[in-house]
Amino acid sequence: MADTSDRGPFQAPEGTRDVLPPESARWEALIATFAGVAGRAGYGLIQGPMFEDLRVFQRMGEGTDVVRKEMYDFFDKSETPHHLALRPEGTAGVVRAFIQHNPLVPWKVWYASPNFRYERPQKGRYRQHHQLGIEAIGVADPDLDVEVIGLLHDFYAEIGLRQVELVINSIGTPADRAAYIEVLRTYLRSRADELDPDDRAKIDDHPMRVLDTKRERSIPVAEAAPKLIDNLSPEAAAHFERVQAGLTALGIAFSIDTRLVRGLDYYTHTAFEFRSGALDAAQNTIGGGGRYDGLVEDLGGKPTPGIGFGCGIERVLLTCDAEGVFPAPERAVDVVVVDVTGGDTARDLTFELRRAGLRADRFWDGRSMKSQMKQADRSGARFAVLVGSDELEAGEVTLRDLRGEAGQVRVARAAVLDELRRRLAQPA
RNA sequence: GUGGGCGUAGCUCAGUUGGUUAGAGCACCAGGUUGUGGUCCUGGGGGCCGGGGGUUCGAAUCCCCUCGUCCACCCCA
Repeated sequence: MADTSDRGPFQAPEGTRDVLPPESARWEALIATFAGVAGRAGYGLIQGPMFEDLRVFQRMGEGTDVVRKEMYDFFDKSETPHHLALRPEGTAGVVRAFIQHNPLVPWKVWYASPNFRYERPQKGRYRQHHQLGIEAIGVADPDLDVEVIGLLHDFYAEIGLRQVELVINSIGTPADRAAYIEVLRTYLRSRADELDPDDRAKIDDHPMRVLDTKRERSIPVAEAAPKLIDNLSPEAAAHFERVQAGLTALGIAFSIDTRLVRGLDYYTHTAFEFRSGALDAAQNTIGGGGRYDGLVEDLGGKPTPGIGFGCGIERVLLTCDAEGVFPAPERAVDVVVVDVTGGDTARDLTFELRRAGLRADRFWDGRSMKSQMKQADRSGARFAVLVGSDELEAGEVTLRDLRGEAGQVRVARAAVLDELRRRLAQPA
């Protein structure tokens, strides 16, 4: 067991980081924006456990790296220990909750929560990363696919991102998918010696992953592979047509990429991904999802369709930086109380103002007026209420405008709230 | 898991061919006569030079190990 004494002070574990003020104000704003988009569409917040029975996540696909080598799994301390794992993605736990509580459908929820994957961190990729997401369970209607994709699209638009591209594909019904995998596997085996060895190794477990390979050598083979989209059942083809028509009707541009298969095994029908042109290609996916009509059943529920997406907060904020949009909002109080008479007024007046709905702060440790004024300036507050011995004796305070040209005036202590309200109602 | 770059103050970084008590800017604190910020001046606090071991009279500097970090591969948000 490694001792911390050889590492100096404790620090956040590898691949994790602290999000502190003022940066965290940006997180608050981003989540609030997302909550607004989802809430206006009738989605409610779901707060679930950050860990689940390992088997909940194994349904994502035994062949995926997320399950095979990136899971933070552990045993708890019970007499018959439970094999648990930290949530590596959002969908499986939501589906588990759906099955457990059996809510009325359509069940539409959103979340903002951390995911955990044991992998080497790099740009835009963390061991603890955070996703915004929605899941809509119980409806097979392709117009729901359009809604879900449209909400993510509108979210990106609302935060100001411009260089966002939507790519879609259809993976068909579970039966289409199963049949296609056999066709694909046969094809890939016939050209196995032309594939990069890393891709060749996927033929047995995970043949669809060869399609979106980035390895030069394999790309011609992947491009020439039989396309699932050409072999869809009439039902799946109609579904996909309806989705495309819906996106077009809403004015949402998209392209079809027949090699788009998402990382997790449970997707059926519509798969989609939003990519940013402002990020390097290595990590340019800023959100993605798809339909998972077999997953509820896989997890022990009744056959129930579902669709959702996940959108990485860290990566979206990187994209915002790259595009120069969505700055951290200013976080300043309206008024600060500068008290050099011992602190009674600072203590009492800040609470009086806060209870009246104003944003108010004060300073500590009986600092000098000069020091408190410096802090007042730094705080960004628009007004300062000054209390010295003169004001205290007269039952007044000095109200000073820190930003405009208005200067300062003496007002009765009892009138300061009304006076502040009056002035705050006017633009700075 | 593999490969490469980088670790000096809260932040950004200097630190000569190894040579005294390790520096700057910004930030922070206190003063600049006795009640007022944003400019200026003066002063101040703050560093296991990532950690351990080695070479040397002497190591921030050279060597080894280790930890961390960043980036790439893999994979993904």
